[in-house]
Amino acid sequence: MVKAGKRSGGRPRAGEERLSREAILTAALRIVDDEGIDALTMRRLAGTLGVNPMSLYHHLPNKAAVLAGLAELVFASLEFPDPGDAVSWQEQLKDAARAYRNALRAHPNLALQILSDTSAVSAVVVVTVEPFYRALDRGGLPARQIVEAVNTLVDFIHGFLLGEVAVRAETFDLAPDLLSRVAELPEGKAPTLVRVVSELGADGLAYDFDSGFESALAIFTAGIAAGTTNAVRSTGTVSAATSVDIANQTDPSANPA
Amino acid sequence: MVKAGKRSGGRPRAGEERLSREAILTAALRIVDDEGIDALTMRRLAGTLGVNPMSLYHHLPNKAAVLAGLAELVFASLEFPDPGDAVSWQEQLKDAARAYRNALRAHPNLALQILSDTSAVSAVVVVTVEPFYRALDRGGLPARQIVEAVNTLVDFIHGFLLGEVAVRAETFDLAPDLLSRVAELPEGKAPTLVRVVSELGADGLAYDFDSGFESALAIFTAGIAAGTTNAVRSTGTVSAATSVDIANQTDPSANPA
DNA sequence: CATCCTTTCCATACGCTGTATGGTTATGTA
DNA sequence: TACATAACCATACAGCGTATGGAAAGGATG
Repeated sequence: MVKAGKRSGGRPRAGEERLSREAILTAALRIVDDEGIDALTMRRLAGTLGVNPMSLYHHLPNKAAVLAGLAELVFASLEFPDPGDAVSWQEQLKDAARAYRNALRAHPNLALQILSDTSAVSAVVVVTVEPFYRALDRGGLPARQIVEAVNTLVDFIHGFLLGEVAVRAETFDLAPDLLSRVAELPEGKAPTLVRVVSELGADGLAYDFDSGFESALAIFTAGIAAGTTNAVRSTGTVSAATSVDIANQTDPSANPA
Repeated sequence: MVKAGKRSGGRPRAGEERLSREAILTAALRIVDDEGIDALTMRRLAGTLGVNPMSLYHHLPNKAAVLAGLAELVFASLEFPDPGDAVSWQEQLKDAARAYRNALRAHPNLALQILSDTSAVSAVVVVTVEPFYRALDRGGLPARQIVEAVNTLVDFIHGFLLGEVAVRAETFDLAPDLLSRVAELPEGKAPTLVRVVSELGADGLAYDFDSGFESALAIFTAGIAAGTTNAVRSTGTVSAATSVDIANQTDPSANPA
């Protein structure tokens, strides 16, 4: 179909290959960072590389592979701080969580894609979270509890990021929206919510993701410490002691499936 | 453009309107439940209703509105169990969490869409989680801590569901995959992970979402209880007491932003 | 009764998507 | 020199969301 006289087509001259998996993924990441995930189309991507859309398919099998490659890039950028045996295991765990959050936050337009692809990405996560395991191991938790605690913490971070990247501003302007919504509630519908909101007021409700994240980490470390009290106590690392009882004190009917 | 003789077109006879917002959303939910979110197209949706695709746009402005409507349906189906003052606030909180998880799990093909739409849905969540507030209020937490704890718990549930709906089976067959992946790790890359995995073995690694969820709830209630010990102690509800110190004992450098 | 407005539905078409197919050409290897 | 392979391009197709505008049935109004 193609006329013989055309210039286009054919393999490029030696040493000037325009495409490679890396080059494509780098360009894709740039598009996503600059213009959002919806701006990433195969035509657009090929365009910024000065290439025909179909050429991309010689380096990546399809668009899903491009997105998976981007997720891979982000996880590769994950760098945990040096453990530093000087700090407590709690602080070590928190640092790991902060690093994990920051890595995914670095490309907010990509975060949703990464989190959605969990089944593919969970494989990567599994071998990425050694620092979490190390911190909890130092904390003296038995293997089973380490796994449970890491899963819980990672799931939380994913959920937190879901909310964080969904809003544009760093400080979500939740307060006015929430106040008006609460004001519209049918009388007596959600009394506790109403009381809490009015007690805090607009200022108290101003939400800051950073402090929200830190509050959550505090709950986690306390909860994990409480659960492991017995194990830790037997090693002598922690002397004070009945937090697990506090948690379960009025809760005799816990029903793990 | 249309020939005069054609039968098609025109308003239907009285009393036999084929379309309505509810009818459309019901059909859409059925498609998503049966065939997945990708099967939901405006043409397909119109097809199952025996109607021209463009007719849908008289009842819903665009496809995004259809998806938002589905999210709305799911949240409307959220039913929390009767608080029941007999159980502890911890169990009350857990029950609320279980109900929330179950509501979103009921339509797994839709969960990702709902969770992705957080900015739109968070508004709904805010007024949906009264039971969470009530439980924590009964636990004696001050307003600020109630908000932080609820945010943390809801974020966790979202992240948990992200993982849960991403895999088909109820029991994720993580073990063999994880084992082979760990076996491929460079020597000494993730020693703690390797040790934990080998300690648990394939049987110990078999992951069950239900028990994973319960483990997480235990960590949460313990962590929240620890954080509120002082407040609760002043009311005399809880007598034993130094868990907050345990959590922070070797952690003097907590740095909330 | 006739007229007009509004609502509901339909037909067509546009620009966009991912990608299947198959052609063209420069290169490494025999 | 011959050939297989790899890298690139042109075309085309089916599908998407939806803009535009026409047709027909009521309800309201004279």
